[in-house]
Amino acid sequence: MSTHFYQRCYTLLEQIPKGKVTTYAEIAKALDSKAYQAVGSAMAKNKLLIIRPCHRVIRSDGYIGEYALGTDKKIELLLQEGIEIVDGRVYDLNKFIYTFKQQSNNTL
DNA sequence: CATCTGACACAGA
DNA sequence: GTCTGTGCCAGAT
Repeated sequence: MSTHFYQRCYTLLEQIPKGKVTTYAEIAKALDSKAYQAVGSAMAKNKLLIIRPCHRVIRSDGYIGEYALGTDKKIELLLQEGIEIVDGRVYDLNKFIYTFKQQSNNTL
C-alpha cells in the first residue's frame, strides 16, 4: 500500500483513547494537511474498520457523520464507549474531543 | 436552518 | 502522465 496518507490516518486512529472522539479536521491538521475529507475517505476505504476504530472519528459540527456500517451503528458504538449522544450528535463534543499532540519533529 | 463553495487525496479514463 | 469526478467533510453566506 503506497497510500501513505491513509496509513497515517489509521495510525492516528489508534492514538485515540477509548471514551474519546476526534474530528476529521483534527486528524487532517495532525497530518499538517487540510484534507479532512481525504481522511474520511481513508476510513471508508478501510476494510479493517473493525480493527480500526474509525467510529471514534466524528465531524467538527459534533454530528456523527456517515459510517460504513451505518450512522446508527456508529452511534451505538460511541454510546458503548461512553460518549453522550443526543439527537444524532454528541451532546458535549468539547468534553469528549481528543486533540493529537504535535508528534512531529518540532525542533524550535 | 438550508445551501453553496472550498480544499485535498485517491481512483478511473 | 494528465484530466475529471468523488468522498464517513468544514466554513461561510
